[in-house]
Amino acid sequence: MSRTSKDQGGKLVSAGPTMADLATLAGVSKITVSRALGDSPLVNPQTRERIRELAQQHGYKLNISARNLRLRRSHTVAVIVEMKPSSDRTMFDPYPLGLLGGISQELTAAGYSVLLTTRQGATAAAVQAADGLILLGQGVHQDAVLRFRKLGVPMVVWGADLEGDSHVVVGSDNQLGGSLVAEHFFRLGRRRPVFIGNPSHPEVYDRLNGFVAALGVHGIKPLLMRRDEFTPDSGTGAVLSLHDRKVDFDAIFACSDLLAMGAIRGIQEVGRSVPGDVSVVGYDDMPLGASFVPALSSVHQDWQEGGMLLARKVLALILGEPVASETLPVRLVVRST
Amino acid sequence: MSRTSKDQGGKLVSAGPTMADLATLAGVSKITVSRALGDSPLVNPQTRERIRELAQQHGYKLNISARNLRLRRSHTVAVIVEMKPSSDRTMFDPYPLGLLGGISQELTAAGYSVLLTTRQGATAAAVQAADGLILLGQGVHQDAVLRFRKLGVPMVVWGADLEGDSHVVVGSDNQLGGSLVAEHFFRLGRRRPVFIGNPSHPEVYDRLNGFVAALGVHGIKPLLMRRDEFTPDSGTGAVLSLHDRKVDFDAIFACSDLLAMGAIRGIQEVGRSVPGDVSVVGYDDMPLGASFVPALSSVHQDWQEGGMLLARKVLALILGEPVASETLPVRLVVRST
DNA sequence: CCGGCAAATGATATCGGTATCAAGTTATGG
DNA sequence: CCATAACTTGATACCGATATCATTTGCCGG
Repeated sequence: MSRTSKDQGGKLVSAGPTMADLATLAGVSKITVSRALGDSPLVNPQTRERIRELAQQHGYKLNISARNLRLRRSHTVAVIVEMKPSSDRTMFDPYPLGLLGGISQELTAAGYSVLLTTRQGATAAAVQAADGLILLGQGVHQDAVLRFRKLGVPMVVWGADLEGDSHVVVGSDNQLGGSLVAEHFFRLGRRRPVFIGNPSHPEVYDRLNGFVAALGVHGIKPLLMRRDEFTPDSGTGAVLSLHDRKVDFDAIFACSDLLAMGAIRGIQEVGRSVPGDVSVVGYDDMPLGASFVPALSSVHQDWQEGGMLLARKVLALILGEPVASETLPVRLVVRST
Repeated sequence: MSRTSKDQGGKLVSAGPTMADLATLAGVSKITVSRALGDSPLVNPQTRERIRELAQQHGYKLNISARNLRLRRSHTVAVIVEMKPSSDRTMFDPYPLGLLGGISQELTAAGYSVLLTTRQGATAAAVQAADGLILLGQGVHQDAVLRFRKLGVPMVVWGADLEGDSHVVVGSDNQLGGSLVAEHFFRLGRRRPVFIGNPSHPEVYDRLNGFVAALGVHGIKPLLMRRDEFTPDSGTGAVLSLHDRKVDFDAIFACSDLLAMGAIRGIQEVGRSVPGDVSVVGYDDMPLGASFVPALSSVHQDWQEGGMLLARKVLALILGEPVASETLPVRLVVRST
């Protein structure tokens, strides 16, 4: 019996054929159809071909819901993004899209779907039914991590790998990034460096940490200029504030490119030059930075690769394989600043 | 009978309770549970409450696949994004994320899921099973539109509303954007304006169109500087090229902020000033533009709002309601350039 | 000529919900 | 006191796929 009712003309109404329909057409049982389309070795190759062609001709489409119900899994990974424009992470940040691209590519290739949600929307039933979870951004004090871990679903987090974390974390090597910049400054002869950023973000904290540690080797102690926002204005403000307080500095490591560009503007405003008087290095290597005047030096991370790694880790977790946290290398791109 | 097998200790193994389990616990039939959780007016309010509490206590989770199978729909909208980094549309563009945020917010609120895919991945079964489709970017010569329309699923496209389009298009009013800039230039006394961009993108074409038309009213004919890439370098190159050819110009309308910033750099390189000698206006109003020196004037579009509108339109289409294309207003943000 | 094994196919149950229609209960009113 | 309506609840079937176990067929050696 076919569920695709037929009208007087005999044409299909509304829905496409099911396996049962194909079975009737091919003169076999529906389980054989299932096997044929699923590449099971249990069917005769000729039968398989015949059924394949029929499926093609009649535009057969697998009903995912039925399959998932039977198999008791969703073949879906939910990606939870912080998309609300906020002061510290605007939604124009380049990073989510790069990550999403990598994630999407890898999951789709593995036959999984990407379910995109915001943190607010993550209570939806569909999210809870996901086979796995990718969390982009740990949230302040890990609040997001703690909240979603409770779902009891395999989860991988993008961010900094804090000690004692029981979940899998993928992120770029922020500590390395910080130390690369430190070495760079030292090599340039800079001895009074400043760090601008908000270390209450774990990732920023690591950058600061690597920066401080690498400078410490040379007996240098950088100044921390705490700034909550990641905007250019915030960077400008930081520099102006330093200038007002007559702080002596010759290098700035800003934990985002936007901050860095703002800082450069501030430096120029107070009559100093980049890179003549002050060296500046940003973070993220936004495309715009390369075209900035002067061309911005920055720490580069490969978002796409990060996304792919995230995806591979969840898939492994879903399959029950052992999975460890991992950090991706970063590299310092030296341009004019 | 419950599918949730129990181990010797009597605790639940692996899976959560089903409606049948709750039914047993509550001493009712499972259809009553279904009604209670679904807010059906057919159940006694007291019964509803009792079942609700049980569901809460036992951590009941609706099985989406089962529901969707029975209801013959997926409660899912696929969003197809061009995420491959390409020369003309880098994946660092602000627009997809803004749109995605709006889409996600609106769809989630309506109980729908957002299935994110790239164009390449859109052949996946899950995408084909979606109740609706949102296409971000029409593609060159509408190729993406034509390809996905064949799926026969309700579809809404973000882009320019070309005449004769049979599908629903949502986009911002590019024509208006162009004319706003034209009027702005005219008011400033600029009489030799240049347009920089690639008009083979429908959206850019409209901007150019509005620009030319509004200038035409004043008897002014702008110069078209065709540039395929949307990068700052491309903008700089455009200006240098104009200068080399000794073209006389006093205003530039760049069809993206990155182009505009690059153009400003070019203008400064050849020894002219902004806005003294040349006025410049960009498009998209990226956050960075406001902090650029000099602060970039730009045409502002509200991506978030656009995403929400896209979502509302697909939902309406899915419900079979009549839906028309719509363009969102834009506004010119005048800053220093 | 028959037991036995491999290959191919099928019958049936099942995943977890919801629509349909039937049935039981209580309230209302003549 | 009974008929009728309004409220609740339930039994059953079904959505479309797949796992399991059974069955059929063909081929082999002894």
